[in-house]
Amino acid sequence: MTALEQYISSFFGVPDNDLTAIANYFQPQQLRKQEYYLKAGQVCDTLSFQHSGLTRFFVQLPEKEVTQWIGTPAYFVTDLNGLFFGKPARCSIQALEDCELFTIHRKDYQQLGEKIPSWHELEKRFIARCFTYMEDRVFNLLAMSAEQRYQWLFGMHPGLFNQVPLQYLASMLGMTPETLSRIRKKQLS
Amino acid sequence: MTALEQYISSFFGVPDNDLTAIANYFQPQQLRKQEYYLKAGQVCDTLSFQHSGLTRFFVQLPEKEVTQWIGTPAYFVTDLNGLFFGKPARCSIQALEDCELFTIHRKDYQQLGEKIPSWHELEKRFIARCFTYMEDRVFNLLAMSAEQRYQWLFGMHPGLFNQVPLQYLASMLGMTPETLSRIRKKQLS
DNA sequence: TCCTTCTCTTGACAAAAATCAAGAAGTTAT
DNA sequence: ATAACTTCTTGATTTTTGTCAAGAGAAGGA
Repeated sequence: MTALEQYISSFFGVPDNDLTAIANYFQPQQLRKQEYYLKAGQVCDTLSFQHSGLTRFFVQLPEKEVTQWIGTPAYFVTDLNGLFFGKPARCSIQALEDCELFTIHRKDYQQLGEKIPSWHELEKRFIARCFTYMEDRVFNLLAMSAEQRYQWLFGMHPGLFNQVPLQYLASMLGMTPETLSRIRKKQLS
Repeated sequence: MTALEQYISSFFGVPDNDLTAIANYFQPQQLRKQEYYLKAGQVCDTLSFQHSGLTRFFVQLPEKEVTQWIGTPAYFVTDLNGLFFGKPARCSIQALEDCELFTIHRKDYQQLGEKIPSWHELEKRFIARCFTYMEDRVFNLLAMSAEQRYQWLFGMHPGLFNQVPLQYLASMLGMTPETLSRIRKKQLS
């Protein structure tokens, strides 16, 4: 079983035949550090699984830059607004380190749904999962203090804090780098 | 064309045959003011379109209560964590006023996907839409001040502020009722 | 290797928002 | 209609978080 097949099956039960067929639609793609997967304003017409490396989803505002999300292995990389609704992206997606992806283009993507019925179900569950994750984030931002949000992320992905510049994680947590730095200092004691 | 068919078709292009067939799977449901659609801890096994009235999605914490979302006509009502993943709900869903819904139960729901292929696509786009909405909310909470978040919601749904107790909207916007009250006072001048 | 650049930390201060408390206004039930 | 509740507003104060500025440390390029 290939790495991609493992990703797909690790999320949801899919018949083995379909698994191979689905995986065959995806092509390997390299992304060098600093390279863009997507630039703000473009319409995203690809969907990828991230195999290795890290990506950063961020929005450039006049006054500041907001990191929305750090993409880690075994997750989707795409902009749903582009892929589904043909809208230009607000956020850019850039490689924080060299990345290996498995990518499918929109035209193949539509065939996938027609030829392999289980793909629809798979994808639906995948998106639903993304939605519930976002729901959690909204809840955290509504209900938790900066310190509690830090503890939540650190509890889920302690490794991220060694791999990703802290300023990006601070932004993703809705606080300034200074505040994150102070919270981390406090955690030591 | 029934009201439900109109809701469905207003979102996405679906063949007319399928539209009627899909709509037939849904049953009308009444919800009295204060009545619960779902209580925290239950596993949600229904999906509804909201036809009239308002619903409130909220989480009860030991110290406080957090309103996650106000459900308005023409939107989904459900807990995806329950419907897709069989997990108990963190949030309760309660009618703020008398509501009319169109509801489908999980068992019929699975048939729907098997018998009417376009439903999968429709639903996928619907969930994707919910996801991008949540993405916007996360972005707003990360990037905007309390005042900007108020203006955003007021710009989208000015009517809500006359229908929903302000304390719930304040919570949904990630601020206290006092802060919302002061922001609204400031907007008058 | 040295120099530049980027990242993180720290302190002093400012701003935003939360908390506490009281009272006004509006609803609901009897 | 009145009493009991709930909701909203306002002021005073505290807490949290952001801003500005400086410097230490680490990473990367010539």
